Amino acid sequence: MNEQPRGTRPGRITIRDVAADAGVSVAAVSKVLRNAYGVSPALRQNVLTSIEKLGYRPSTAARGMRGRTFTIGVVLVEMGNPFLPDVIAGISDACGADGYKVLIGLGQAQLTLEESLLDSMIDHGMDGLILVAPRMSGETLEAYARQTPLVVIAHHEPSPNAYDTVNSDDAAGAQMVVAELVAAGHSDIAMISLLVADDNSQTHVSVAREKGYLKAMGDAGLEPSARILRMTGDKDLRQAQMRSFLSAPDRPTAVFCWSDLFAIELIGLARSSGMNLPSDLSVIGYDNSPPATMPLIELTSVDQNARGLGGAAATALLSRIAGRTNPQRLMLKPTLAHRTSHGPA
Amino acid sequence: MNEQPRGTRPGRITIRDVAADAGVSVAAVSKVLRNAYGVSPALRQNVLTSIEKLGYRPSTAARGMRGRTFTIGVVLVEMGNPFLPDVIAGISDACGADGYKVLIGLGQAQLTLEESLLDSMIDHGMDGLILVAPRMSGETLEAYARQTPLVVIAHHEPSPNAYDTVNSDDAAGAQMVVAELVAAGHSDIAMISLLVADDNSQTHVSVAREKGYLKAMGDAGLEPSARILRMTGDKDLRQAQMRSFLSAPDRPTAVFCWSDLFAIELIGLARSSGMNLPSDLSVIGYDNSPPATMPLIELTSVDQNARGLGGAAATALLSRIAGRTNPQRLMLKPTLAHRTSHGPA
DNA sequence: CTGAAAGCGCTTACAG
DNA sequence: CTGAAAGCGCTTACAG
Repeated sequence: MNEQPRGTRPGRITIRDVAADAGVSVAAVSKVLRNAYGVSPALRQNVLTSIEKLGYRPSTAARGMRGRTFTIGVVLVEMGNPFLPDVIAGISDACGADGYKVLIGLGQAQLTLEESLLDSMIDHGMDGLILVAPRMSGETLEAYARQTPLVVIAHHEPSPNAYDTVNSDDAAGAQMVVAELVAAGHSDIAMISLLVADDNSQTHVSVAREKGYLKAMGDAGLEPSARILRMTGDKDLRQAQMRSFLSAPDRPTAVFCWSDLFAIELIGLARSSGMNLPSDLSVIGYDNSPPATMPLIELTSVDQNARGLGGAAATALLSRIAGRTNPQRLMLKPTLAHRTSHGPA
Repeated sequence: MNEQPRGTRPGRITIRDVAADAGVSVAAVSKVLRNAYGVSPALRQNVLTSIEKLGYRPSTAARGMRGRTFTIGVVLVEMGNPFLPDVIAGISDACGADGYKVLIGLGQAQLTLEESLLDSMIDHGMDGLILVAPRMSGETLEAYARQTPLVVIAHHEPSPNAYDTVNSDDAAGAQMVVAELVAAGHSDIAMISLLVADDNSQTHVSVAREKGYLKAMGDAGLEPSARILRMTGDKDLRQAQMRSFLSAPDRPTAVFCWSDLFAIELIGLARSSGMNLPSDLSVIGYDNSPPATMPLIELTSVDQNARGLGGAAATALLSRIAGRTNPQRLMLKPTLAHRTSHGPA
């Protein structure tokens, strides 16, 4: 539907212009650009001056055809999660230091779109990819990893082959929460988790948190009262589930929510139904996201060090781009941010 | 620090492989790929079959060198704003229909990074760019617009030359809010806005909302009591400002907040200081973002139709890529989402 | 240390 | 309708 030719803009300064201006060969300019071997300081200075003077910027497309693009792609499933900005910031910081640029693709919660995005990024010649909480299968991930350096964040694949995983130690985070509540005198502690429907649910962070919760409850001798309520991603349905949970006769004295989002919702519903928090109910969340610090919320929450996750993933990816092939499974320790949403039993 | 050559992966299927498999020329394959003129249905079918069979995908980098990349770049200043996901969704939908992919860059609130991102996207050969709430000057925008098709969302540039602007009618939104509050019997209505420090503050959406507020107050004969409090972006400082606003003797009966984020914070602070809402204070926000619907918040808020903004911007960009050069200034009508955060005076 | 030449995978006039 | 050839702007062996 659009016929006007575009291609390289007419005015674009190319490596040839720089070479001509500096009175050297195109190859020499390329070497200076890449900090490659065998250029005299004089020539280098010459070229640098011309680059500056002409405002030259290499075409990523052209570079991508033979060398690298100095760009890495980050694929997000959705943008709503408040911990994503910090992950991205961590990635950007670590990449920027090496001259890499970060471009983001959004999966929009559609598996096909997510995969077509990966294809597209590979087609763009990106030097490597970081996926955050992907939903695809382990085989699909392996297949992509054979095509490009790949690192996955927030996805507990037990034994990746051709790619790396970077996770917060979600089980440890859950254990910290239970320990905190037990220390405060609670013995009836429930967990509200996420109902994950797809086939790869076992790799979801919520499952790792559930395991940590169960382990900690067992360790504290509270196994009999341990219970996990998996609630839906649909907001309206979920609020109905929460209301009935709150009004049930066997309501616990404390709740560990797999995410801040759920925890904040629960707090709102509890208060609006006349409950007094934290005296009637202690709530602890996960993510230590900005809304956790809101007045009237003041949510105690596990901080998974989102920035650290991003940084570690970027570092891993860069080393993979540099040639490493053995898979790494990185695990960062979470911490607990104490606020006033929980109290003594 | 990394020496391993990469370039095009060894296994990559190229247009040449497809041509060989289909028994036609490379040029023929290229034409089929682009739906270009002059290919017989038979040849086309042949080529399509081979493409399918070999799993061929054209290299964006190579295409970018001569034609287009079928990729558009979206630059966001930050990711925190809850209305961004819908904007992106709107863009993606509109672009996807035309076979375009969307790649996102994040400015991280640094002007230089923002501009280097634009450079990088242009270097990537992206066919066009959409900027959301950029902070750069009008001249800088014009300069970029000379290099690539450009559309700007949520930025009130009075007379763009080489690019298009797509905005919600922020003044109208503010007027709707005031009208709603006046109808409910309020006459002492303050506005809490954002303190914008940089040189291009006049183009910020908050300023357009302020103008609408002042206009509506004047129209209602409430000019004497109109007042705008511009609060800082720094969270802690802002909360202090809000507290003193709430405890001041001349506290109004209703507040219009320039964003949901501010409104929700204000509600939390008001409640935690013992006020009863909405009887003690009516609050209306702007963005109609997900948190506005939270229990205990139930914030009445202006919906700027984020998805529509994204869609309109994408459509504009596509028509620009197709050759249009006259500037467009699009303005979408907002609507008011009624909830219970405001009541009679 | 320096440069000429081939080639990356496409698209685009241009012939046939 | 079809294809051979040039060229997009780089990088990479390879000579000199």
